[in-house]
Amino acid sequence: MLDIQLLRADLAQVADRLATRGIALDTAAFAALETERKTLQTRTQDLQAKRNSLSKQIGMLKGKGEDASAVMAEVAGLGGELKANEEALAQLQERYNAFVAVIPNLPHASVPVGQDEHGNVEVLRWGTPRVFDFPAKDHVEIGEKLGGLDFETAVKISGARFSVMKGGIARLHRALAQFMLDTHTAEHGYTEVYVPYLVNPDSMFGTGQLPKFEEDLFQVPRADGTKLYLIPTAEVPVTNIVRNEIVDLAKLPLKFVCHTPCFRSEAGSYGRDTRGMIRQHQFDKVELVQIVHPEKSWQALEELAGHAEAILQKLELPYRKVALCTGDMGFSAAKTYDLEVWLPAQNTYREISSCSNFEAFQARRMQARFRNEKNKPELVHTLNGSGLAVGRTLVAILENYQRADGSVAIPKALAGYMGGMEALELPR
RNA sequence: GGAGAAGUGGCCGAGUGGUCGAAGGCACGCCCCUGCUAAGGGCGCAUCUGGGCAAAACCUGGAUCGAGGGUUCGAAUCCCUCCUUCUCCGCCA
Repeated sequence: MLDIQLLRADLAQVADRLATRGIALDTAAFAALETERKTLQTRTQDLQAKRNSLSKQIGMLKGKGEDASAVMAEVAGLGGELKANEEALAQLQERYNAFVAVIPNLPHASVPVGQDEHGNVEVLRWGTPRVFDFPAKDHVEIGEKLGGLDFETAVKISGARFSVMKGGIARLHRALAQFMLDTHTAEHGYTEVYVPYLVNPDSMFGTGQLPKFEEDLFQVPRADGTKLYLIPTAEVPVTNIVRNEIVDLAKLPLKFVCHTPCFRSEAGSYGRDTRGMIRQHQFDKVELVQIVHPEKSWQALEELAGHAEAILQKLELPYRKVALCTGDMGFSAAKTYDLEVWLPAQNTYREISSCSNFEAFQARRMQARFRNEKNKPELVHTLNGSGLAVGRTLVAILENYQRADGSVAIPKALAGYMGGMEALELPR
């Protein structure tokens, strides 16, 4: 959520910056809401003040054993008008909140301006895509020949956009998650956490998935009429650890790493990436989350992206780092770097990690604060990034490490996680 | 699932209809005293938010005692619903 004071004080500038995201802020509507709010709120609070002081008088008179009936008659006359004003104000607040809740974050000054993914700016490339002396196959063909990827069975069990893994590929998938967790905890200073995969609406609001993106989420209705949501990313439960909390200054930064499945309905993506494991309803991801002092968040973003990059480098997977442009960034982000891994079969780089600084946008929705140097509560800054998406990392390894005979070499960094196995071999 | 108890500031904890946004303690901050390792004294110290006001200082309001409703001129206090925690019983990986 944006700072309401900023909207009131500098509406035109906010609108300009949102325009770079392709968002047309209805400034007239906001100004109208604001005017209405001002008069209603002032009127209501005046009435409340009057009622409060008269009621206090009644208390004093009764305390002294004197007659209070005259004052009581006076305050009784306020009732109807006060109630009407309070109700009108509550309704207005609801409209006001609904208006503000769907305004995305403002892009940081360093974010390239652009309309869509074509405006993204490559920051760096690492590694050299391998040149194959045989026709490179895609991960679906590789995995099926190895007997380890089975999409038909997944369709039978659940439907499209699910996968079944077996044998060495299932183990490689598990090994990747373990490897990532171990690296981030041992080398990058993150604390491993385990969290719920079903969360309540307040948590989804806190990180910005609600109210605007409900159609992207899987819902679990409950008998009492409430519902839970399957997490689309560990960002949601992990960041919400600090919702409604005031963290000690000395505890910052909080750095969490968490391996979870992620569930996305992928509404509106029919026909995109239908083949293979690239776009699934369920996939595993190791997520990095940082809760930091506001003055440290931009440095933290660079570090966090570096932590994700370290995984790709250890696995020796060529990748590039891209700064998303204003038009391509997610709702809550002030700035986002995508890491894109080289996929030989697609002959292109594909997103494998997304690292963002949300500044106080999520913290304000969550009321996540710390006690600052003056001992006053102040909003924290939140960041997160994939470190990495496990399924897509598996795809990258299958494709980049494939050999002419259909087997797949195991990256050296994973040796300790694969029981000494050096390659996934074809079944005889 | 059944029975009972409870949720108050950063923490502990008092407060069953009226000068209560809330005693007291701990922690924290500033100051004083003392020179000797530990204490004594004073002051301050919840959050969000409106208006005067464009901003600072300042002034003046409103809301908040788990959440939401209700009763009342007035609710931390009474009533209802929900949530959470604890104890006992049942069930269970």
